[in-house]
Order: sequence, then structure tokens, then C-alpha cells
Amino acid sequence: MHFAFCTLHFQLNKMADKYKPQEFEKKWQDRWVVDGLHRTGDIPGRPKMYILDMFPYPSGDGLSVGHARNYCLTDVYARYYRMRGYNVLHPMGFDAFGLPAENEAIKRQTNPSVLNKQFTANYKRQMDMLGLSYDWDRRVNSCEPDYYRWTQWIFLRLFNSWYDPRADKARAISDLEAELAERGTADISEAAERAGLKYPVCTAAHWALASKKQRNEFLMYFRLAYRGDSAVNWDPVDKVVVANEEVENGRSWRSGALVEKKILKQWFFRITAYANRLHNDLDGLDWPARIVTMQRNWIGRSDGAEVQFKIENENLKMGDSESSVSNSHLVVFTTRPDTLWGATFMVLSPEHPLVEKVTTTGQNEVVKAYVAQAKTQSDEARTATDKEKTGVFTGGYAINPVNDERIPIWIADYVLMGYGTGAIMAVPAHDQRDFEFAKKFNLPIRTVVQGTGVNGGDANATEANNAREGVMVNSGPLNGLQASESVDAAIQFVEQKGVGKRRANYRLRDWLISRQRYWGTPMPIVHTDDGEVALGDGDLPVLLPDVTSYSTTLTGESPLAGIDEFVNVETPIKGRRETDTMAAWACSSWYFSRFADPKNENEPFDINKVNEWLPVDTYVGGAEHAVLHLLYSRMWTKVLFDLGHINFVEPFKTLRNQGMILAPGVKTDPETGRQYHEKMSKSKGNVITPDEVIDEHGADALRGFEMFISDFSQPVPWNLQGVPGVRRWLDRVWRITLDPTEDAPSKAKAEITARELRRVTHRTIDKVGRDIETFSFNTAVAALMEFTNALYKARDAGLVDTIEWYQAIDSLLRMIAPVAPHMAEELWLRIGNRYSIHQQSFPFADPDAMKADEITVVVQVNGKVRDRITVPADLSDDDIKQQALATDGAKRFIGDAPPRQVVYVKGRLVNVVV
RNA sequence: GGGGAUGUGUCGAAAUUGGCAGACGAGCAUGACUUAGGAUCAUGUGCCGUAAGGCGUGUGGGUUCAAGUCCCACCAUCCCCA
Repeated sequence: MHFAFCTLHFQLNKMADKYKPQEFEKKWQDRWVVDGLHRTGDIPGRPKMYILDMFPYPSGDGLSVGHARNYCLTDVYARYYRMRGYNVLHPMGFDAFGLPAENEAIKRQTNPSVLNKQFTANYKRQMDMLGLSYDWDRRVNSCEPDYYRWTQWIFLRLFNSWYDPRADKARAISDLEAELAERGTADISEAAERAGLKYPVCTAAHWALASKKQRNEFLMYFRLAYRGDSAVNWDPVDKVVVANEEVENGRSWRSGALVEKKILKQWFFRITAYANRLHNDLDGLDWPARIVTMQRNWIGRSDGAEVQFKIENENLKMGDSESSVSNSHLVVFTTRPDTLWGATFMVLSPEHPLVEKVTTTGQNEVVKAYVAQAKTQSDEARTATDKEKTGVFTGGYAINPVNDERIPIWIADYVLMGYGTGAIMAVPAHDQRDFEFAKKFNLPIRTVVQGTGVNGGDANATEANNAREGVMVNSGPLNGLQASESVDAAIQFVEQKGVGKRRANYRLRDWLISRQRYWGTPMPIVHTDDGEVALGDGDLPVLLPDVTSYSTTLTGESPLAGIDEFVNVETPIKGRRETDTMAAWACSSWYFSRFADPKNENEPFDINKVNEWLPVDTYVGGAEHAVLHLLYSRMWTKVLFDLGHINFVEPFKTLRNQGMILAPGVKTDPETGRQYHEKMSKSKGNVITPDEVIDEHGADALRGFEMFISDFSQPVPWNLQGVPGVRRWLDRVWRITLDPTEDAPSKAKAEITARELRRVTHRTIDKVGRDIETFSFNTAVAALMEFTNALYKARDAGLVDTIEWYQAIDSLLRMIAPVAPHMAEELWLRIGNRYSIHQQSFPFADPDAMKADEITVVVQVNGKVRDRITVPADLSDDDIKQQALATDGAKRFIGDAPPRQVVYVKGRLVNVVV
């Protein structure tokens, strides 16, 4: 360090000008770009750090100060780690495909790609204005062919693989074809059933005889990307199919329209094959607990047993069986196998394939009628808890395998085909819905858990007792056991009898990916006489053509269906091109990997580069993506891992969610009188843009306030007074750095020594570093403000021009550099240092310098503060206790009696108990 | 209904994880200065009280020398899933 040099500059700058951020922020932003300061570090021997923001969906509204919060804080974080000597990857891109952009384009009668260029340019302008240090050389844009080409490439990987339950991983579909030719599904079926995969069966002989088309149809049941019939959620307003994840309370996520059920051929990703791994691997992630919980709930793993009930029915002829589902058994999944002895009837979903088989001739008509009306109802309506239970008796009976009891088989719409096996054993004493059903149709109720609370076995009870605590009764071998231990006992019992197995069941459904829309990644699939055929890697990209109309066709097909040149394919395969496009979730499920190698023209990414940079060390974005993007990305990562394209199984090691910034004004609910803050939105006209704030106070003040406003994860209303407050602080930093003698020292002589200044400096370094690392940005700024206050005190104490003073200023600027990069750079040069401060290291806290010579110890009597003493830090515990007892404050409250106890907490307090 | 989170001054909040509640900032009040500024500087600012002191972290209880922090019950608000 060159202190003499610094002093010289202090002299030269005696009449320093005022802090005017507008005069130099742009200058430095341009200079940093020219000098490539934000290019991704790649210095051998340095550790890597991948810091990523969720890439935004560019809209015409641009960024608000709410969006800026996310970006500013990760930028501070990235700049900090650069100064700590890390190779930092901090990229940005745009999630461009999707419905809102398309709808906007329809409204404005223009092409969405034109809008995309405008919107992304505006986003980048705003981000630059904030001083964000992204490596723009690595920018990706999901709607550009050099990006979506690789989305299609990954789609092909999914299409060309299947999940092998024996290896518990994805494998090439060609492996499966080879195995089918040799042995059929003989080795696969049992493992598949155990894993809950509903694979069809086939022998080698059948496979040999099958046509190409039949083979393709068969393989569809295995592929990780597949086309299948599906009752889909149809949004009548946007005229598009929406995923389960996009439906909230029966309404479409975007349009808000009530979704309808429609049977269509749709493309899916077989995410259910990964349910168990997606559930288990959550354990190793440093994610907010609530996001982990939400994913767990969404995957909805429940442990229990699968139990077979024999069907007793004259209609059944032996030799009827032709599929893997045995026609003479009903398979149910239950999380409460301990209540098997309380099953008094069974309920099938109206869509269950065995309904026809079990129905007796006499009941045929009522059953048919019921099945027909159930079809018209949505899942939500069918399973609503307040809904009156409906159902009909099939006339058939099943045999309960644990006690050989003959129980009636009913059908009812509250049982869904999509969950479990589509059939349940009804235990009315211990399940509320079964209870209501039994009450309505006068079916027997038998208590098997003698509970402590409401007893569902009571004929007059109004609700079931689903408690898991109590003693087992009426349950054969389980009698007398505690309910808590009887689940395992029951599973062992059915396993020994060979009538059931331990199993996990999942609520997760396959991921519906196709959209009948224009603005998305085209699927690399051609429909031929032999079925759906995938293009080869060399045929990519399938380019999205220009169209004149973006509206969905009346048949619900994509506008692409109307373009003959696109639809009719001659080479390399003759057929009709798939006109559905991929939902934008596909684009965002792998973009974080593309950043490792964004310009690669031969593959989505080089394996060495992606393995070097990933997984993402710190991923930051809104909590609204808890079960959509974050779950899908995890699945794609696992598929690419299974197929050997990457060597990591989880994409995001650490995840942090920022709280939402709300509009500043308080609103009052006219009905409840409750006060609340609105979200910022253009339609409400309450958006505050970074542009207006920067215009007034500069980017550094905005960045500082984004950090300071609240704890990062807490939602908080914007405070109009906040930015000026931070600006005042920056002003003070400016003055104390350039002109420490300008202000008249205050009359009250401050008590601070050079040694103490040094201690405060190092304590601040320690605190600011730790706070940034733990995302406590608000307290990091508070510590810097305190440090600034201490510097004014030190100035008043006459410490300007001491070595400790220059060290303190030097540390201050380095610590401020990540927070207020423009000002830090400007001051750094003005006091005579060399460009650039952002290539300097963050200061290190010296533990010795942090140690205090004297400590203040609080003196309490019976837990109340009565006095305090200042003692040498190395004084013995006993001496400190003695001094504490001798204080006036203590003596006044102790009285004559000797203290009963004296507690000393090292370096903090003495508590005298009397 | 199930799951999760949060509750601290006038406001945003902090509290080294069981050890001085309210750091830091905003706002407000009083004063100083003046090149009258969106300044700057100083002092004060949880409640009651002149003071000594007492009370105080959603409510009620408990553990502890000591509780915002741990335990039990409840209330309110927000989010997610139904």
C-alpha cells in the first residue's frame, strides 16, 4: 500500500466535488464491458462458484424494483466471491417461449419474435443500468434456433430411452428392443410392478410377429417422452391444454378459466418413473424447507401395501385373463393395511377395467348409467369432501384375503382411476369418505382400532376415527397390538400369506408437455404409417416457421397445422410433422447447463465444461416455481445423468427464494376493514421501476437499499424514503473518503484510539463477509453504516492520517465494492489507486486485531441489569465476579444476605442470585 | 380440512442461536449552521413515572440463575395443497 501517495491525493482533492452518481455510473459500466471485467473467471487453481438467477420471462412491462431485488443481491454475492478469489460464473438469459408472449403478439398483431427482441433489449438495458455484472457473452435465449435445437436434442434423448426398473435408471430404447426380441418382458414385469410402472407385457414370440407399427405402439408405453390418450385439462379461453401443475382450484393458471376435461392425444414426459428418486434426493439439498416440503407433497409419496382381493363372481370364466392385470384379483393400494380386518366393502373407480367383469347381469343397467354420468365430472368435483357420496352396487363380491370374508363390490366416483390402482378397500370405521358412503348405503361399519377419541365404530357416530393411536380389535393376529406397530405387522402378515406387498404410492402424474400453440419449441417427431418416428440428431433444428395467424385452429390444433410446407415432410422421413409445440418448461429445464458452454454448435454442452461448472452452487428466484420448474429441471438432470451426458444428479445445490416487493401504499379491504399491500402490477398502476429510482439517486443507492430493505426472503412493501436514506449513507462514505477534514469536528471529543479503529475495521470485515455469505444482506449494509459512523468518530478523535485510518478507508472501499460498485471504483481511483477495485481482493479479518483489550460486563441481580463494569479482557473469572459484586448497582439490590449463586457468562455478564 | 411460514417501537427491521430487547435505517421532535439544500451537524425518540423504579417481543401457562429464542395450549395473518 502506498500511503504517501494517498495523502498526496487527499491534498489535491481538498475541494472535492459532491457525490453525483449520474456523472460516473454509466462511464464505469461501459469501461467494465470494454475490459471484459465480468467475463467468467477461468484461472487455474481457483475454486469455481456458479451463481444463477432464474432467467426471466421478458414482458413488455420491463423490470420493477421487485425484480431488481433478486438480481441486485445475487450480483453482490457474485462480486463478493470474485473478490474472494473464486472463478465465478454469473450468467443471464431469457426464457422467451410461452403463452403470454404469444398472446401479446396476437393483441399487437405482430410476430412474437419481434416482440422478443424489443423486450429482451429493454431487460438488458435495465440490467446494465443496475450495474449487474453478468457475463453477457454467455447469454442464452430459448426461442433462438441455436438454443431450442438442443431442447429438441434432449427431447430425442427422452424419446429414445425408457426406465429400467431393475437398474433403477433410464436406458436406451434400443436395449429394450433387443431384450424384447430375445426374452420379451419376462424379466421386466415383476420389477416394473414393484416400482409402480405400468408396463404392458409381451413375449419374444409376439414381438417377432409384430408389425413395425405395432412395435412402435408398444414401445410408446416405455419411452420417457411418449404420446398417449389422456383426459387433459382444457383451457377454453386460451384454447390450450394445460398441465396439472398449471391448474389451481380447477382454474387455469394463466387465463383463470375453469378447465374442462377432454380426451386428446398428448405428449408426456414419464416423470413418474423418477418419483422415488425425486423424493429421496431432496434430502441432500440446501433448499428452503418449505420448498422441499412442497415438492414432497407434490410427489406425494405414501407408504403402505398393495393387497390382492380375490373376486367371487359367476360371470368370470376361467381363461379370461389376457393382460398383466389378473382378472381374478382386485388389487388395492392402502396406506392403512393395519385396518384390513375392518374392510366391509370395496369400491372401484367407474373407469376401472374390471367393472364390467364383476358386474352381475341384474346390476348391469344401473352400473352402465352410473359410469356414463361419472365421466362428465371433473376430478375436483368428484373428490370434493363436502360432496354427497354417490355410487352403485355391482352385484359382485370379493374375498378379503386376511379373514376370507365375503364383501360387496361397489363403484363410486370418489375413487379415481389415476390414483393408486383405481380400487380401494373401504374401511368405514377409520376413513371419513368410506364412513359417509357406508352411512348413506347402509353398509356395515366395524371398528378395528379402539381409539381414544371419537369412535367411528359407534353406530351413532358422525365421523370416522382415522387416528393412528389405539389398540387393535377384531383383527385376528393383530388383536391387542398398538395401532402404531400394527402397520408393519399387517404388511408382514399379507406378505407371508402371499396376498400383498409393501409398496409406495405417488400422487405425482406424468408431465404433460404438448401445447397446441405456435410460440414454443417444435417437436422433432413425424407421424408416419408406422406410427410416431423421431428425427435424427442431424435433422435438427426443426425450425419454427413464420406464420400469419397465431390463433389456435377450431379443432384445437396448433396454428402450425395450417402450414403445409411445415406439416408435410418428405425427407428424411415421409409423413406428417407433429404440430404441437413443447411447453416452455422444457426450455427452462436445462438452460443452466447451457451456460457452461453456450456457443457449442455440435452438442448442447461439452461434458467436461458442464461437469466442471455444475451443479449450480447458488440458485435464486421466486418461490412460485417450487413444484414446476424446480421439479422438471431435477427430472431432466437425472435423465441426462442416467444416459451419461453429465455426472451430477441434482442441478441446484443451494436454493434461495427472495420475498416479493409489494406496492408502497396501504389498501383497506372494504369488507373486512383489513389493511394490506398490493402486489406491484402494471394494471394497478403501482409499479416502481429501477429506471426512475436510478435517475434520481443512482444505481448504487438502489442496490444498497434493495439489500437493506428487509431480510432477503421476507416479502416487504417498498418504502419511498428508503433509497434517499441509503444515498445519505453513500454521501457520507464519499465525504469521509475524499475530505475527512471538511466537516467541522463535533464539539464533543470522541473517545476512540487508533488501536480501536483497527479493531472495528477487522470486526466489520468479519461481519460483512459472513453476512454476505449467509444472504444476510440487510445486516451487511447495517454493519457498513456502523463502520462509516465509526470513521466519523475516529476523524473527530484526530485519527486522520494514521496508518490505521488509511487501512480503514482501504477496507471500507473494498467492502463497498460489491454493494456500490460504481462509487467504489470512482473513489478507489480518486484516492490514487490503480484500476480496478473489482480486481482487488476482499479484505481479510485478522482474528488478533479483532480481540478487545477491555470488555464491558453487565452486572445483573436476579436477572435484572443493575450495573456494568469495564475490565481487562484477560482478567480471571473470579476477579470479575468479585468486581461485579462490589459495584454500587449490585450492592444496592443484594442486601445483607450472601448471594445464593453467582453466574458468570464469559465476556458477557454476571448474574447474582439472592 | 391438511401442510408450511410469520407475529418485536410510528415504519423496515436487528439480537453473536438461551445471556444488556429494539443494532442499523426511516419517520418524528428540539437545536446549531448557512453558499436556504431533496442539505449538513448535534441531541432525543418502546410504554408508565418528576425521579427512584416498574412494565414491555400476538395471548395464556411451563422449564431456567436467565426466554423474543426452548416446551405445551390458544389467537391472528400470509403462502401452498385440497
